[in-house]
Amino acid sequence: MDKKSPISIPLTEREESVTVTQWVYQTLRRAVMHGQILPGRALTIRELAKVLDVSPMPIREAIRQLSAENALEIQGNRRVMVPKMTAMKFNELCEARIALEPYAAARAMPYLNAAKIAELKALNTLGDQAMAQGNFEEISSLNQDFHRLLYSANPHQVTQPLIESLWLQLGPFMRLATSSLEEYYVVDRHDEAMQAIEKHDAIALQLAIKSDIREGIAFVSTPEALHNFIEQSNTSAR
Amino acid sequence: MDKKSPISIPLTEREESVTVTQWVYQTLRRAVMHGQILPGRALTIRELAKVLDVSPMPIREAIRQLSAENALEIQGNRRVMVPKMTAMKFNELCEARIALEPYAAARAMPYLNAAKIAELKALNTLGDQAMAQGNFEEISSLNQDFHRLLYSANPHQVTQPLIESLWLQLGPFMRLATSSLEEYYVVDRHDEAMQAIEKHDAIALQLAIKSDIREGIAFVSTPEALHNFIEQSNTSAR
DNA sequence: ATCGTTGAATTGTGATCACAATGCCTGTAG
DNA sequence: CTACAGGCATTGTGATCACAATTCAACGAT
Repeated sequence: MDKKSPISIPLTEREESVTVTQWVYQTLRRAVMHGQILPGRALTIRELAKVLDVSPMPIREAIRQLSAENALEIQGNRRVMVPKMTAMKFNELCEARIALEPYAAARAMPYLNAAKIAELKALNTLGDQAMAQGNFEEISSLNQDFHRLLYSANPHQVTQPLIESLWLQLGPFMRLATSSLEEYYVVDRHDEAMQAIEKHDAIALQLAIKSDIREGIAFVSTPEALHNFIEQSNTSAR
Repeated sequence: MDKKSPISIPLTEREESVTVTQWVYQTLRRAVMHGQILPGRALTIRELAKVLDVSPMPIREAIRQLSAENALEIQGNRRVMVPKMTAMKFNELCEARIALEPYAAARAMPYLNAAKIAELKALNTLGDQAMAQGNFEEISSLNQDFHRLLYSANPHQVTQPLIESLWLQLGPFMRLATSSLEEYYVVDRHDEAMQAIEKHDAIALQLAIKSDIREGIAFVSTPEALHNFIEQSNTSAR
């Protein structure tokens, strides 16, 4: 019956008081971010409804929201899929992160009180532990939490949704690319960022974030490596 | 029957081949951007369905998409509204524009061939005409078209949706603020931008865009003026 | 063997309905 | 006159259904 490659999405228990649509949205978002839905794989509402065991309605709403965040792509011919990556697009996404995130960090710095700094340090420590254990899933997740917590310290911040959109577009490809590496060196400029924060040095903080982002994608730094990863991540969706 | 202030949304003919949901989305988006739905006004799906004369279903989808773009805000208590503006948020939105748009312009410059430049010049000329006639609606619209055309010249660009989201959040407030001014001086740094483009001077282009944005919001530059406009735009939604 | 065509199955779209939760209004007690 | 409680109307949510458009595969012609 299924001609297409099967899709398996990790399901979590749905808490009461969470609407079905919200649960579907979170589930699909996580699946996309973790690269569990292959780029280019055609998705249908009814198929997802069966996999998640809900009616088509919440799926429709979640898909529309995810496509508004550029996590999914609605092609003209009523086909929905995770967008495929290209070398140029990858480059643009990384540069956009570098344009936005250091700025967001600097804007958040005035709001970083002792409590927030303690939280950041705690996340940082957890990250170090995960790195010692070589738990890449955890490292990546904690790294995102660190950045999110930092930027969101600014209560008037408006860039977080934009940044999340960029992460969502880079996520699937990063997962697919790193999963093919037996081992990759994880850079951690968070200590550098923490020092800049404690000195109230906005410029140093921006530099630390910028370095963190740049070095986090260094494993695909050469055009050939990038090309290979893209080739691989796209053909695997065949 | 209607205790709330009436909402009137300009309707356009729906072309065939455009889905109802798309038409509703465009209609609501335009209404929000033009400040025709007052910030803070509670919206209900069924009310909008009656106003637009469609079933509640397309409204639901359009609302979800617009709230994903931060054009609408879904409060916990199942209430949807255009977000209210605050002085801090306005500041953040403007600074985010300044962080993103000059970058997007510089990234687009390599792709600006003679044809694109001609298009930009044409838009610029139309803008000058509108300015001579004092047609502020047209000026504002053409100004957006100019920026959009410039950034979108980059075929791999990923920032346009993010920028559109920022415009969408600033739009309603800018309309309400300028509508209360009898006359406001419209700055136009587009000529400066065109010269930078023709010289292939990325730095100059970034500066021109930056100035264009900063001076476009200069009429609320003083904290007191900003405060007054916000006061006014929010109380009018009472 | 390859390409174009046709028909059946599948798909997105939009309408309608049922239900539980929320908000609103009224009536009553203090 | 104020505050609270009760009941009623309204709302978002999610399921189901009908239909037109599209896809896909089998079939036939060249």
